[in-house]
Amino acid sequence: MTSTRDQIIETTCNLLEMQGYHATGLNQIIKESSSPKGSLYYHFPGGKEELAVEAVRRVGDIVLERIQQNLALISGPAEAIRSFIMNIALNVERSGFRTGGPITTIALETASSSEALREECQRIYTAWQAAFVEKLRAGGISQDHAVDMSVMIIASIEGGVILCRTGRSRKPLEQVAQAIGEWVKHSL
Amino acid sequence: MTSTRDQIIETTCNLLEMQGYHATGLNQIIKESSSPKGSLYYHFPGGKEELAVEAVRRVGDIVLERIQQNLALISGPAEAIRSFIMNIALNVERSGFRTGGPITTIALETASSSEALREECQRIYTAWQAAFVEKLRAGGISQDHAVDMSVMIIASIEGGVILCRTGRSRKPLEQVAQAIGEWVKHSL
DNA sequence: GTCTATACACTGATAGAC
DNA sequence: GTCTATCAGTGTATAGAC
Repeated sequence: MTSTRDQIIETTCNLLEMQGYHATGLNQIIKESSSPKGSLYYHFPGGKEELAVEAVRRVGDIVLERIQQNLALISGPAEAIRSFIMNIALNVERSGFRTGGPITTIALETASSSEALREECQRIYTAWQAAFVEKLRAGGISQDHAVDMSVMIIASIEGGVILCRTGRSRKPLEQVAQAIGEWVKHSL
Repeated sequence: MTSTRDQIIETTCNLLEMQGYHATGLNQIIKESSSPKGSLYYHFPGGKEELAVEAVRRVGDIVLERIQQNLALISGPAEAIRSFIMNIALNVERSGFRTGGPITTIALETASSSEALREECQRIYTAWQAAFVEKLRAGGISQDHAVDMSVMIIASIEGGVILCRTGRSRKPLEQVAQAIGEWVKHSL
């Protein structure tokens, strides 16, 4: 069944987000997902790298949906994006600063060591960017301007997550949320 | 002599920036620094973690000086910061997208697994922030506002580096430089 | 498809000669 | 202070029974 496969992927998603790629061992994955090692290599013949690509793809798609749903809750782009970033801050805090930025660590770790993982991370960042572009365009911003702004938005969120986890505080992301909110509002 | 110790630290700085903490092994460090393992444990009895703390401290201090020097080159805060970020973009590209964000990967990897490394990274982020605050204050911005803005600046740079290395392009950091520059200018 | 046992390289770390 | 040899543990990956 796909259930075993799914459980391995889900466990991998969580461990990769908390620990990163190189700190997460296959032994830990099979232990926490209660799956024997034989099954892992049956479902993912490419081993750790193939499994990680699959995990990154899954968590990336889930987060994309979450972005779209959150941005749809509030009509104005500025307030919608500000509110979305505030939510991230709360979630990072709630996890005890152990999660947040589900693909950030993997992106950095594997950017120059695994082409497959780098490409998958790049694909996801592009998809996330498109979701912000769509929201900004709906607010009347031009395509080119919306693309530039979305890069800035994603960069400041990713960096904000790093500062929150390092400083054990939700404040950096709250400051980012406020700054981005006002900046987008002023650009409308 | 401190020469051996220094060479080990310098090599560790470079490897940590390119590969991260868990992907960098002590064997690689002693090999590339031409230092035997015995010397490593003589100079760093605390092993890998103590060595990494020392390396993070060193690269953090060097980058702090570079920030201060760069910001001093141009009198206006907006243009000075914009120019500084553009320089980072060029350096990331010049390295073949293998370096940039010297402590970013370590900060993420060790935020919830090594208190010593997390505290050192946090100390450095605070020092970098103070450098930007000073520059913004010199431009007439209030203390509170300058602190908030500096968090935003550092977050967007850190995130921008991630997007550049993942996408193998200097463009994200150029977009961040442009956006931050205009944003600071408008805040003056 | 599932599971166990195992191969083999490599990790961080240590002991002790020099 | 410097260097080599080596430890115990763990990493990814594989073979083969069921």
